[in-house]
Amino acid sequence: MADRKQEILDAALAIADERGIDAISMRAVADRVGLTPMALYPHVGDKSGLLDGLVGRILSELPVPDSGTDWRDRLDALAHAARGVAKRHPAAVGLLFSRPGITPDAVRVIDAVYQALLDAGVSPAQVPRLERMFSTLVLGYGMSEASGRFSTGELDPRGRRGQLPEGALPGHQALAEYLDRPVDWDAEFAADVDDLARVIEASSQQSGS
Amino acid sequence: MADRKQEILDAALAIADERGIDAISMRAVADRVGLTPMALYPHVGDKSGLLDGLVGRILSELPVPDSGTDWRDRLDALAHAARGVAKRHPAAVGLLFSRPGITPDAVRVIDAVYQALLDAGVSPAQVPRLERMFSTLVLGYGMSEASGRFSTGELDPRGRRGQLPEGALPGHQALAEYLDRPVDWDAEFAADVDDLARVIEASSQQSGS
DNA sequence: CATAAATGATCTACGCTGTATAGATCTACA
DNA sequence: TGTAGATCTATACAGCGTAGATCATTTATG
Repeated sequence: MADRKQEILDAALAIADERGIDAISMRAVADRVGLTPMALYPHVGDKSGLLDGLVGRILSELPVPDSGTDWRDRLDALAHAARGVAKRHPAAVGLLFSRPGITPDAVRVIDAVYQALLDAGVSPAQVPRLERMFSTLVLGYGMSEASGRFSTGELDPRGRRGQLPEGALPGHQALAEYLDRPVDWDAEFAADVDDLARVIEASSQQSGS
Repeated sequence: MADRKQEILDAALAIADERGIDAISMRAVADRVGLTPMALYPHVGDKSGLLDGLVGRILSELPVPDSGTDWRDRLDALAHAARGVAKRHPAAVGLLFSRPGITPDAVRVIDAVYQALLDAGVSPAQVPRLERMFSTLVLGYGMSEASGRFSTGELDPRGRRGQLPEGALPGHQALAEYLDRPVDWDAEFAADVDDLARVIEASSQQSGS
C-alpha cells in the first residue's frame, strides 16, 4: 500500500520533470505505473491528494542538517539544498507555495530552521517570523529561477526597455550597463542568504543576553 | 479591439476572484463577456495568452509612487500596494510568480524599485539583485498569505506537532508558547519590509561616497 | 476451516476542458 | 454593388477528473 503510493508519487514527479506539471494527469500517472486511472484513487484520494503527496515527496529530498554544526552552516545547507530541489524539479516547486506546510515532511524542515534560529540567539518571539521570511525568500528565489520569473523570456533587456517610450524608465536607463550583463545566479543566491543571515544576527544581538 | 481585450481580462479576473483560478475557462470567460469561446482567440491568442494578459491586468493595479518622495516611503508604498493586490486577488497572484516580468506593466514597477534603490544610495551593481530580493520577498509573502502556505489548514499548531513522535521536533517544542498565539500578519509584513530596508541601507553605506 | 470484510483494481460513462477548422455576419471603402 | 477585413459563431475532437458499479484477491474473524 505505502509502496504503491510511493511508486505513484515517483511516477508523477517523473512526469512533471519530463513534461511539466500540466502533464500530470491521473491517466498519465496510471499508465506509467501500469494501472488504470481509477486504481490510483485508493492510494492518493484524488488528484489534489496526489499533488499534496507530491509536495511531501519533494520535501523529503531536503536533508535535515545535523544539529551539532554551526547555525549559519545549517541555514546555508538548507537554503542551497532547497534551491537544488527547485533546480532538479523546476516544474513541481510551484506546489510548495500553494499548499500549506503541514505535512510531517514540511514540519520537519521548519523545525530545523527553528532550531538554527534559536541557536543563533534569536528571541523566541521573533523565530516564527524569521523562519517564514527565510523560507519565503529561499523558496521564492528557487521558484522564480526555476519557473521563469527571473528569466527574460524572448526579450533581452534592451528589447524590454524598447517597449515603452524613451525616458519612461529612468531606472533602467541609469542601470543599462549592468542590466545587459549576464547574471551569476549562484553568487546572487549566496548574497541573498548572506543578507538574510545578517538580518538574523542583528535580530539576535538586539535581544541577546 | 483593445477594449474587448480589457473586457475579457476583467471578466477573467472577476471569475478568479469569485471561484478560483481553476474556474477560468475559455467557456466561462466567454459566457461572462457574452461571446462564444472561440471569439476570445483573436483577442488573447490562447489560454496562456489570456493568463499573461491577466498578469498585466493585475500589475496595472499597482500605483507607481511619486519619485519626489523619500525612497523608503516609496518602497513601503510599493510593498503594501503589492500585498493589497495579493489580498484583493488571492487566487490570481500565483501567476505573478510563474510568468516573467517582461510586460510593460511589470517593467514599470521594476523601474520604480530601481529608482528607489538608486536614490537610497545603493551601488548600481547591487541594484538588480536587491530589486529581485525585494520583489521576491514581497510577492512571496503576499502569495503565501493569500494562497494558504502560511495558514495551518485544518491542523492547529498542537495538532501539527502531534503528527510526529514525541521529541522529534525540539524547535516546535521550545517555541510552543509562541506558536499557539495568533499572528498579526500586518505587523509581520511591516517588520519584514523593515528588515529589508536595513539590508538596503547597509548595502548603500558599504558602497557610499 | 469457513465465512465475512476489506482492499485493490477494472470498466463504463458523464460533463468538463482547450482549440482546430470552417463558415457566417457585419463594416468600410472603391 | 463588390470586395476586403474584422469579428463572431458552429461544430467537432481528443483529453481531462472522477462517480458508480462490479469483481478478484487478500485479510480477519467466528
